[in-house]
Amino acid sequence: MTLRLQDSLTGEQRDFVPVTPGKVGIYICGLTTQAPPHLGHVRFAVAFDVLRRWLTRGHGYDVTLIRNVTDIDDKILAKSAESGEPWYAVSYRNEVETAKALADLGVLPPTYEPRATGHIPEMVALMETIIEKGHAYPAADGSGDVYFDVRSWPTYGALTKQKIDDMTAAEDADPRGKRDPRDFALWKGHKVDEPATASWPTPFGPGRPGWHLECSAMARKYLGDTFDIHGGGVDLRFPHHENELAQSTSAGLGFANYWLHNGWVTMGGEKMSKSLGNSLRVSTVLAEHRPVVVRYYLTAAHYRSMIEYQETSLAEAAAAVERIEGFLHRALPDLTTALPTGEEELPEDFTESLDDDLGVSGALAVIHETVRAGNTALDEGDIEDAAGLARVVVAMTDVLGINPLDPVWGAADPGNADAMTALDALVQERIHARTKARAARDYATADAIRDELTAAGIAVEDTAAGARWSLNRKSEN
RNA sequence: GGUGGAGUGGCCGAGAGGCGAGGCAGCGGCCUGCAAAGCCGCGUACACGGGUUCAAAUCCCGUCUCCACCUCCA
Repeated sequence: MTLRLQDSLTGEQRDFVPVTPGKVGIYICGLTTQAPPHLGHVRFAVAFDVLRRWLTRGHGYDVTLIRNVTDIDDKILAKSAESGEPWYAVSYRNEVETAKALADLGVLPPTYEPRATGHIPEMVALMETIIEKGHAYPAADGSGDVYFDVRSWPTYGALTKQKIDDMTAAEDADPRGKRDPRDFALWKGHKVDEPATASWPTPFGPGRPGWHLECSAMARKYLGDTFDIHGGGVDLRFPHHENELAQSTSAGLGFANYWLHNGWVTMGGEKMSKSLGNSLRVSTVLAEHRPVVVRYYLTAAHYRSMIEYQETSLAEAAAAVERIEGFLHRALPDLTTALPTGEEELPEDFTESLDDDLGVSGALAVIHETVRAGNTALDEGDIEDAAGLARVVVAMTDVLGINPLDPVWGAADPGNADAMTALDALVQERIHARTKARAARDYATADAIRDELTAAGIAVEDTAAGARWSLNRKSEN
């Protein structure tokens, strides 16, 4: 079976063939650390986490994933100037919060997370090559800016299928020193009102990186001149990815073989964004919803589709997660956590869906169908069959990063486990009393005990094997 | 103006010529002391107007609406 991916550059779905057999190099554009992340910001990480897991677990590839941090840019400097806090403090604070949000959502850490400011020499070297080849030039006005000469590069616009003459030049683009208003900055010369800490020496004068150069330089450093997959949000296609492509290919590099772009999260049909005032900060959402539920919500739609956020969205995701989780607890009653062993055989429909440009919706359908089959097996008392199906469900959900029994969600936290043990002792005492009352047909007492537990947030269910209890997560909505 | 994407049942969300993905909500049933959970059953949906075809949500032509990008953007 072959993985097929939708390549934005060719506009076609193509069989995935890695540069080096058995290995995959992926570069994804991470966040500019100018603000704490909202729900929309973390979607790319979840989308490419699924890709990475499928390449690793489904196809056995050795994946190198590079996710950059753009830790300096105009906005970061603007915020710094506004608050008086050093720019690097603003940047680092947001970087830490972003990293925490992604870890909370079960996004596997990248192989490396390089920062733009740590790669100035690599950027300078790349710039020199582009200038030598005649596709970039230091600004004529002595500002210290270095611009890419879009007219000199015949394929400029290839990624977004645009012609230079059809493009609107940026209104705020400072035309000084540019040969064409659409030329973009590889390097921005130091300005007197900018802090000295935001300036690095170069042969063209002191300054700081333009927005696009760092990705070309860092992808090359960690993945090589030609690598497999470059990913990011669709809104990065232009200008960011278009410019990266121009920089790298004009320098003689092969750059990325496949370009993948994820859709955004919408609210009321519009892209979630802070400026529109329709954004939800990840930390806020996670304060009210379990991480696995948020992860499920962000994972469930195809990566190229928009995901509409509604008030009920997370409650629906919670219901779906609880359905899967409930089955796993019933079928694997001795386990509080479970990870795949690697021995599980994934259903063909599941692998076929994911091989078709990461069809997570089809994969989820297989998961739910397997859960139903497992529940039926339980109803019929076929414990072994149910446990086997549960193992397959664990393996499938793990591929998507939504395994409810994954210890990453904190179930294995020792303090939490101790608390659960203590709670279990207390609840079992009440359940025992209720069982006695039921045996005596004293249903008034039995129901009173159940009501009391329900009021405390504990759900009690009678099963063939006796009463079970669980924390009542229905309160989440 | 240029480029790209989308409109599917009460809701979310797949599919891309022929058997109604899946989930959530709802209704009926089984199970239960009653519940809960689970299982079974229940839907004739594809923006609109034409056309092609034995057959169209899917292909073609036209129309409408929405969203995004065009050098700050996941």
